Amino acid sequence: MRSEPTTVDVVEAARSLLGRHLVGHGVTVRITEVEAYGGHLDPASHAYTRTARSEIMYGPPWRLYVYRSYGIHHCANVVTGPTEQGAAVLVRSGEVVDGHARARARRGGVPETRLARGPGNLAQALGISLADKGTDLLDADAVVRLGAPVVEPPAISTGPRVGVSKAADVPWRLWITGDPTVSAYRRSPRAPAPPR
DNA sequence: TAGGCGATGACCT
DNA sequence: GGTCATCGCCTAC
Repeated sequence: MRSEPTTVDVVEAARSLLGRHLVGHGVTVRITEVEAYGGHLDPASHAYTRTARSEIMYGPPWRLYVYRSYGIHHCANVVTGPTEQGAAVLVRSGEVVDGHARARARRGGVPETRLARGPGNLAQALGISLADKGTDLLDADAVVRLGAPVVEPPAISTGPRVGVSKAADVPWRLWITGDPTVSAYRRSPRAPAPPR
């Protein structure tokens, strides 16, 4: 299928991130939920229009793209490449596996399953801010980095993406089946009504 | 330079 | 289940 090479790549990358560890400022999470964004071909992606903010998504893969949403929350994305396509994967949720005390201190004593549930909360638990934008996630010395690739892929479910107002019906949200840390699906209030 | 909007989350009813 | 807080970024003028 030559029409959508980017989409296949980024979804495959998203799949490979599930179950993988992500380390941020002394806290380690196991990624349980992600969303794929197809770059300049995807109207829901920040990289759909190429600007100074999204420029980093057009760069080399495995870099961290951080943006602020609603003026409050930070969201962490993994640029998956290939270069010049602007594809990235939003890390939505994770299970804290190390650094609980630090994560809890940042999150303020919420229940265990909510420590890194939702993209804003995950970034907060990991201490990720705009200052971390551009970090090379494969650099073993970086304060934010990815763990080793997953050897045995977990059971994965897919569905429509959360909170996006465009292309909301593309099933590019992926999560580990049955994981309690996966956030609830909520459609964007701005998204058009779903097709029947 | 100003106005509008967003890949959210917490709290209230 | 619904509403609101809050600010950086993009777009239009």
